[in-house]
Parts: sequence; C-alpha cells; structure tokens
Amino acid sequence: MTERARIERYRPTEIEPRWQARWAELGLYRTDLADTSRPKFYALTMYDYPSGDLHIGHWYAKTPIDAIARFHRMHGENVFMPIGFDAFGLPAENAAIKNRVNPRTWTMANIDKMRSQLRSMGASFDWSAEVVTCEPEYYRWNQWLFLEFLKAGLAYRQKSAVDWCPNDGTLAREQVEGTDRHCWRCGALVEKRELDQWYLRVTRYADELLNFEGLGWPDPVRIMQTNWIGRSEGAEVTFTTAPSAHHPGGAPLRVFTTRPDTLFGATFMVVAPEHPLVASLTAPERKAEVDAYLAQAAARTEIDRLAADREKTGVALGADAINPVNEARIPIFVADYVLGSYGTGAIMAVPAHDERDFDFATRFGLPIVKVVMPADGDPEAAVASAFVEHSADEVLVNSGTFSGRPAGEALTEIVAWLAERDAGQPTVTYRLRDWGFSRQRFWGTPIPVIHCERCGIVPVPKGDLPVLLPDTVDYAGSGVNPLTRDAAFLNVSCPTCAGPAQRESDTMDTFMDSSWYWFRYLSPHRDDGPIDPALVKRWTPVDQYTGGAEHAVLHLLYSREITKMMRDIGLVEQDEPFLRLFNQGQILGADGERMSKSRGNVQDPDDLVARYGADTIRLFLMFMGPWDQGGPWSSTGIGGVHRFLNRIWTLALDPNGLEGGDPDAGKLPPGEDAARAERSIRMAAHRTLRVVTEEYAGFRFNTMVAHLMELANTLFRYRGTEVAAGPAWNEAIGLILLMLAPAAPHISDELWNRRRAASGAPESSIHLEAWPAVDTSASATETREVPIQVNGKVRDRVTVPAGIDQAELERLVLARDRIREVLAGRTPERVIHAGGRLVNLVVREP
RNA sequence: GCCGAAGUGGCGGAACCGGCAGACGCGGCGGACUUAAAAUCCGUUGCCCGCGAGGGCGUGUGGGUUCGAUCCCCACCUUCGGCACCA
Repeated sequence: MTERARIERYRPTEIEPRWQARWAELGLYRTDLADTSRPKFYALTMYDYPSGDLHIGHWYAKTPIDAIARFHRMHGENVFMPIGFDAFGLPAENAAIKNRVNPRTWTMANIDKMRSQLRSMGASFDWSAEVVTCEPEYYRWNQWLFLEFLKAGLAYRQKSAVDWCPNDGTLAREQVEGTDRHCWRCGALVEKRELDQWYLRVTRYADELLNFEGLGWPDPVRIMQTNWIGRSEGAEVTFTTAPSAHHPGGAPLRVFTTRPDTLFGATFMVVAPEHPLVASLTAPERKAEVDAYLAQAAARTEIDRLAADREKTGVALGADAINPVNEARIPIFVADYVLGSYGTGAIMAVPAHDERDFDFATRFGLPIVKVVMPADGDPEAAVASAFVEHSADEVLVNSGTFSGRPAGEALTEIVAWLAERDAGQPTVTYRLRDWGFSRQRFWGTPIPVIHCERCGIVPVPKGDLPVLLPDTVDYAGSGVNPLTRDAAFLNVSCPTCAGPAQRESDTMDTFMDSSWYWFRYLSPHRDDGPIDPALVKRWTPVDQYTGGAEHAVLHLLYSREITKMMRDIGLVEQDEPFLRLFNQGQILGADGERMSKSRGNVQDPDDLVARYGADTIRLFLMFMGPWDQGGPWSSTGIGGVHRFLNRIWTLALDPNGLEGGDPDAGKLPPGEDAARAERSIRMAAHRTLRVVTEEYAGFRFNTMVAHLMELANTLFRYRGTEVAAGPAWNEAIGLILLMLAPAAPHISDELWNRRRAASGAPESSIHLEAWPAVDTSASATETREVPIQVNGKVRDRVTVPAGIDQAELERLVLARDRIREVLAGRTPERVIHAGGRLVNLVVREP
C-alpha cells in the first residue's frame, strides 16, 4: 500500500481539459477537405436545437459516433465530423414573447452554453465547419434554393386548410399535441382554416422515395417511410351525375378505388365536405341540412373526424350518380369519413366489401349487395359484415357479364372494359402530400417573394438576398407573426414594376434548414453559392449518419426529398443524402418519461462530469446496453465503469504494485511459468483486439467495453508477478490503450504519453496512432475445452489439443469415467460433432 | 384496428450462423487491509433439493420441428414506438 501511495491518482478533471486544449492546439480534428491522399469518411450526427441545456441524452447520441469517427481516423481515413445548430424554431419565440427579447439573443446565448458543454465531452468535432442556421449566411441559401425550386416548378402557392388555434393563430403540424389535438402552448382545441400557403412539390418523388436500394438504413425507418408514402394501386372510375330538377346532370364524378372488381356492388356514393360538386349537386330542399353538416364538419377537430371507432355521419345531397357498368342510379351523400385530400375526394361505396361503407349503409338503411364471395358460397345469404378478404378462389356474383369470373381476373377485365369506354383507367394514388412549407412565424427564414398588385407574385431578385429578418421585433404579447405588423419589412417596391408592393410575411418550415445542412458544412462561409460543388462531389453522400428514429418521416424524409430537388435543379449529382443510417435509442428520465425541464427529470451531464470525468460518462453510456435501445436513465453502475478506468490507470502506471487483500497477489497462476504466462497475456490481448475491432465496426459498444474490462481483469491477475512490466505485459497495455482511445480519449492519451515520457520519448497524441493489427499466432489456442452432452444435457467436458480429429475426440469422450457412468452401459446410437464446438451422445432412454 | 420493435437472474444486459444460458457490470453475501469508516483488493452469487458428489427446474405463455431451441415455425399474452375512416 506504500507502493500504491507512490503513484499519482487518476484525476480526470485535471487531465481532460488539458488534453482538450492540446488537441485543439494541434488541430487534430480540423479536417483538410482538400486532402485526397486518404479515403474520406463523412460522419454526421443530427445537429441539435439549442434549447439551452445539454442533457445526458445529447451525450448518449454523440459519444458513440465520436468513437466511430476516431476509429476510422486510426484506420487511416480522412474523417470529417462537423457540428452545428438548428437555430430557428418555436421555443426561441416563446422565450422571446415571455421575456420580451429578440429570439436571436436567446438562441445565441443558448448556443454559447451548448458549445462549451459539447466541448467538455472531448468529442472530435471539426468546429471550424460549424453551421448556425439562423445566421443570414446560412438562411440566405434557403432563400436561394427556394427561388430555384420556384423557377423549376417545384414550389407553388395554393389555398388550403391549415391547423389553427383560436388564441395563437396558425400552428405547424408538430405544434398540435395529444389525441384531442390541442395547441401545445395554450391547450385550446385546434381547428382548420383555409389559408394561402407555399408548398414544395415532393409528391413528384413518391415512387423514387420508395426505392432504398444501396442504402444501409434500418428496416423500421424504411417501413415507416414506405407506409407514409402509402403507394396504392387501383383505378379511377368515372361516374356521371344524373339529371334532376336542380342539376342538369352529365357531370363526371370521379372516384379512386383499389377494388374495381366490386364496382357492381356500389349502392351509393360519398363525397368529402370539401368536394367541388357539393354545392351544385345539393337539392334546394336539402340545402339547409347540407350547409349545417358542412359547417359542423369544418369546425370539427381532426381527431373527431378521423377516429376510426366514431359513428359515421353524413347527409344525402338529394342527387344521384350513374354507375358506368350497369347504368344504376345511386344516391350521393356528403360525409366526413371521406377525405378531400386523398384520391379524388369521392368514393363509390360498396358496403358488402368495405367496413366503413358497411357501417354507413347500416346506419342509413342503404342496400348492401354482395358481389364477391368464395367459389362455394351462397350468393343470396345475408351480409352480416363486410367481406374484404382477397383469396385465390373468389368469384364475382351479381355482376352482369362478369359474374362467375375469378375476382382477380375480373378486376383487370373491368378496368379494361371501362378504359375502352373512357370511363376509367388504372391509377396509382399516394398518401404522401406535398410539403406545406409556409409558417406564420417570425423566427424562420423569410420566404423571398413579393406580392405586387399589378405583377402578382414576384420572386426577390437573387442579388437582393438575403431577405433579412428585422433586428427588432415586437410580439405585442401575442403569438401572431410580428412580421405582419412590421411596415419597414413589409412595404417594398415591386422589383418588376417598381410600384408599391408587400413582402411575403410567411417564413419557411424550419425543417428546410435541416434538409441540406450537411452540404453546407463543407463550405459554411461560402458566399457565391449554397454549396461547393467540388467538395460536395468528393465528400457526399454522408457515409454514416446517426440520430433518433423520431425523425423517420420528418427530417429523414425531407432530407431525401430536398436532395432530389437539389439534384433536379442541377446542384448535386447524388440521389440520396445518407448512405448508412443508425438510429440510436432515446434516454428517458428516471421516471421512464421523455426528459424535459417541465417534468423535472432532466439529467445534467455537467454534474456527472465534475464527479467522474467525461471518459467515465462516455464509457458508461456505451456500456449501458445496445446503442439502438436507449431506456430510462439510471446512474447505477457508473461506479463500475469508473473503477475500470482506475484499474487501467493502475495497470499502466503501477504494474509491479501489490494490493493487500489478495492472498495470491504477486504469484503466477498455479501451473504457469513465466513463458506460459507471457503467452497467456499475449493471447488475451490479441483475442480482445480481434473482437473489439469487430465490435466497434458493428456498433456493439456495450460488449466492446465488456471485453476491455475482461482484458483488464486478466492483466490484473498478473500484476506484481515476474511478468508484469515485461514485453508481453507492455504490449498488452499498449493495445488496451489503443483500443480504449476512441471511446475514452483523454485517459488513453494521458497514459500513452506518461508511458512515452517514462521511456524518454517525446509527446505524441495517441489519436495519431494507427489501429493495431491482430497477431494471429498469438491469439491461436493450443488446446480447447469441449463440452460433452448426453441427450442434449451437458454431463462433462474435456480439454483436447486444438487440432484433434473427430475419431480421436470420440474415443477420448467415450473413455471418460464420468461419461461411462452416465451412459450406464448403453451404447450411443449417434454421436453429434457440432463443428468441433461440442459433442452430443444420443442414447435411447432406458 | 393496422405496421414495427421487444419480453432472459434482484437490476442493466451477454450468448454474432440452431450447439456450454446468464459474459461484463451493478447490487447482495463472505473475506483481506484498517483503531474505525471510506477507498482498494480477493472470493462467491439463477431458482429448488442435497452435508456432499450430484440431481431437478429455468430465456413471457401454450404447442411444434430438431440429436440439440433464448434463436426456427404456429397460436396467444404483455410492454414500447409509429400510423390511424387513405377508399
């Protein structure tokens, strides 16, 4: 124990800031983007919204990708790992309204704080590439891109329904919370409002977005995006309105259906409340009732409308439509279970074969006609519930000349029949909608157009960009966009006719910012264009992207869309932004809920760093479990990881020390001489190197740490013995520090250099070292232990030479006392050699 | 309702391709060191029976395939995430 007192203790809080400063001084993580001598590796972690405080979840997300970046650097790759801030967004406006400050002030202060917190992680970010999206040098290029999209017909303006809070005005979709769809700020129920909005024409890419070929993305994300895009194959069928006293008839009424084979079963039609024909089809005597229904539907919250178990409502218009296949006259209803925004906003209702139509028909006493059934079914049997199966042996009934045809074939035949008569054709429909891009918010990128009474919508000339947000902002205590009251901002002269005109006061959805930021990282200050084409060509797509799965159909979809749009305006050549994606799990509060200040369950990393140091926290976060799993925060076990680093410290600096407490301290394991011990040490070290290498590459950080712990435990057994500090020992210490370097960068550099100094070598960062190579001769074993099973139960085990053949092994096994005892005279019927891993003797039970 | 992920000791988790279930760590128990405590170190620790050698049970539940199943198949149960009248 006097030995122990001699070495300095592990003091992370002294070591860590020193190395962070040293790495910055050496410019270790400043990437030379022009260096083509090494393969490139673009590592990207989703940038953060500067909410003010880093919590442990930020570290959980960033530590492993930093380890991966470091791992790749050690493999000789030119690694670029930038960082930035997603700086536009609503919390800044809330804070601004509450504290009467400019959102910029609040945002920039938060960014400063987060920068220093992020630096305390010791991550190898290239800060020289930092992007802050609320800076004009960034959002100027949002505007530039928007103008290009406008020119290419990829952006357009349209009147449509948006979510509207009676107190706070327009809300973005993500600002509507809960199943009852209330305003996230004031709690009021959200309604729909018709507003002129900008859209990006992303539906153009629907089919292309379904193609994930060549992308290493997690299946759940691909499936979520695929479902979100919602490709649906079917047919558009044109019904015709029937003439009546109030309506001339003959107007086409188009529907989309995935089941044209059920066309003969259509017994009524339903149009959405927004359908353009509602007004002209409504009979005068039904007008009051229809109007009342429309008003009610408009006021209804979305969730009411969409709740699947809600009882169907609707009103008859007092008009009929004619079915093109059989000239049948069927009544037309308006009902809000039909959505104006999907398909054609109108459906043919086939109650026998669609559950929703069945419910509606039952409620309103409408006829139900069966047209598809199993080949051996009874066509006249009453329909008790909608039959929607699609199996091979179904046939059509009650379907004119198509009766008796197999349903699958009839589907194609009916569409062909319709097409010949100009009454329909095959159609593909998608759930995906164009991207509603306008936000009635101050703290975002101003949309660069001008409204001129004479010239209409005029794009701001590119030379006039950026359209700057005003420096001063007066919220007047409300959530209404202050830009709409800012005369200095609004009133401009038309770029075309020089007459009086008004600036657009809408800003862009902040998801625009995050949809191309990784391109900008490559040239964050470039002022002659959004990107550097040569660097983009060399460095993108991103090789490894990491972030939360909550962005599956938001940021991760928008980014793919914008990449394709940038390609189509000739800016980039790639089709996809991110080659490989990993979704890390989310760290929840100790209560199992999402960490948030309001819940008071936020774990601040600063406290933990002060107590244990960054390396312990980094390692602990990796050790907790698989990275894609996340889970509730618990600091239980952090001491074990800290202890492990202390043991590394002791092994590296005090190999000959002896601990009291171990009766065998300083003695080689029984039966081992020095030569054997050295072989054991080399074998353990090189075997660990082999698996740890695979585990870093496979993102299995928890077992990577476990294997390093195992190696440390092995070395500890040899501490104080005659082989401690010998060549094998020193090699093993070197290897363990190199393996630890990506995960615990500070302590590994400290120990690496203390050992260098002890041998008179000059300082040189461990992070400039190459990843070591496995010595396969060292890791090979001479003997192995083979478990012996009898009828699948382990009854014995035998140690045999590594190269033993099956016959010899079998002879040894059968000769063993224990096995003869268990066999009790029986002869095995079969002997299974499971690839040398195990022997299983199969005997008949007595 | 539909789609997806997951259920393993007291706890976090491991077992990568169907081959020793429980690596590694926490916690517990016992010990060494200490006047004592902390720190450190060593041993032990799935459950049940047994003094012991050993035996039985055991990966959400019930079946199945196999010499052998945490892993594959079928049917359920539970938890979490996403979508939710998309014709």
